[in-house]
Amino acid sequence: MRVSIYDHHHEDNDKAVDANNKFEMISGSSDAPSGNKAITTKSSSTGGKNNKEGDHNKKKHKYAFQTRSQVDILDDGYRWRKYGQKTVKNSKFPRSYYRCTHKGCNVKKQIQRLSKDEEVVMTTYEGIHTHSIDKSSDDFDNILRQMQTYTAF
DNA sequence: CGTATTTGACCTGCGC
DNA sequence: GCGCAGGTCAAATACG
Repeated sequence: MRVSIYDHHHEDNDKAVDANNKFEMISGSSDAPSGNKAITTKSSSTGGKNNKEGDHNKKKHKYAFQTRSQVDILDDGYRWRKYGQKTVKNSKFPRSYYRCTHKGCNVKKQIQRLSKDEEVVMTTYEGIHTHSIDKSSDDFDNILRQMQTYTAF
């Protein structure tokens, strides 16, 4: 469903994002890495090889943005695979959980529409992409790419 | 047929 | 210890 904001027939602005969008950085302090599988009978074998990078003590890359858009799907040029959708108690709109479909790219994205302003969607990124963007010639992508450099410190 | 999306089940942490 | 809230996975389905 690779539909992008520009792909969608918006009615207001040419670009879904206007100068009114603001982004704020959220430093992830507490984290709940429930790497444990949900259903039992899974981690029976001695699969201790799954011990990849365990810098649990390092700062978590978490960036949140608030974008004024009519659509929830903010395509930043990467490929996202939705893996969950839950309703939050503070919002009357469900929250969508996305994950980068790239190999080794465990970047997570979280999209939630604010109940206060249904036209504002909060996008929360977690992690850093280990691959380059394939897309181009995208106004939105441009903005998002700059944003990445901003937070890539 | 392969990949992405949907939806329900299930797990973890926190509060009481 | 149980319930609530939030988060994730996995099987089935839809779509190209």
